[in-house]
Amino acid sequence: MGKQMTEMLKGTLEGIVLALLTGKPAYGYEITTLLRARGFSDIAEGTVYALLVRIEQKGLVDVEKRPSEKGPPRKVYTLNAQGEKELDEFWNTWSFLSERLEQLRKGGK
Amino acid sequence: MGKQMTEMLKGTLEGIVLALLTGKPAYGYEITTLLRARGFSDIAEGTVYALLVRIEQKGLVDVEKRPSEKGPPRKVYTLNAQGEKELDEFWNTWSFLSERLEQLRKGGK
DNA sequence: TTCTACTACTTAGCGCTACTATGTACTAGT
DNA sequence: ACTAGTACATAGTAGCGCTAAGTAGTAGAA
Repeated sequence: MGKQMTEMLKGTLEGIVLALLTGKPAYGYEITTLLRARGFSDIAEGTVYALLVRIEQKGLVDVEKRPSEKGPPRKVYTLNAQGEKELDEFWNTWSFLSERLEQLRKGGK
Repeated sequence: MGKQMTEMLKGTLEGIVLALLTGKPAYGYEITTLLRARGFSDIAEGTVYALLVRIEQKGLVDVEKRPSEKGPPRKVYTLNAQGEKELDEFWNTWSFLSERLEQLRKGGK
């Protein structure tokens, strides 16, 4: 992964994962796969698990352990009310930053 | 500054400053002012100066010291060829991230 | 004269987040 | 027995923005 992308993901990766979780609960390994499918092909597994621990401790998700047919039990994460609120704020922050940057890119004002 | 914004600025603030420098050299204090005028009202002075030291050491800018009528001498930063290249890569990285996020926001695929 | 305010730059220490590397554990196929 | 895929966990590292405090120069108010 490029160093630039690594730095840029700080702060956004959490929002990305919360967004992935809206409407459809998922477990860690699955989330890693989803991220890779969306183009974040070099996201490290460890990064995702650490992030999941973090958002669980912040109370943004509910967790349920379910057996898997193919390996160790899965930890399924579901976005809760607080998580949705956090995601809302994330989109606001993102919009702000995104607008300023597009303005800058167009040599704007 | 919100904690979210602080984290999101990691990796992007450098690009923002390089973008501000395209075409028109500027000194630290001035850059801080420009950032604030563009909506980044809570950027800490120390953050900007530290960033400038960094991009100078990376060789992305040329520096010239000029006297000021109103205080200590100014350090004027000019984007050089390597800096322009870095800025190019920054926009590529940004575009990638931005596209994935807009796709996600629209509940897309 | 002293004090305040603005200009202008510097730096040590902190917190947060993504990465590296490694390990554990379970299942299925060869 | 061995390999590969599934699934999770975590100690240590590096990078970046922030906090806080400092230095230094000029000008105007008290």
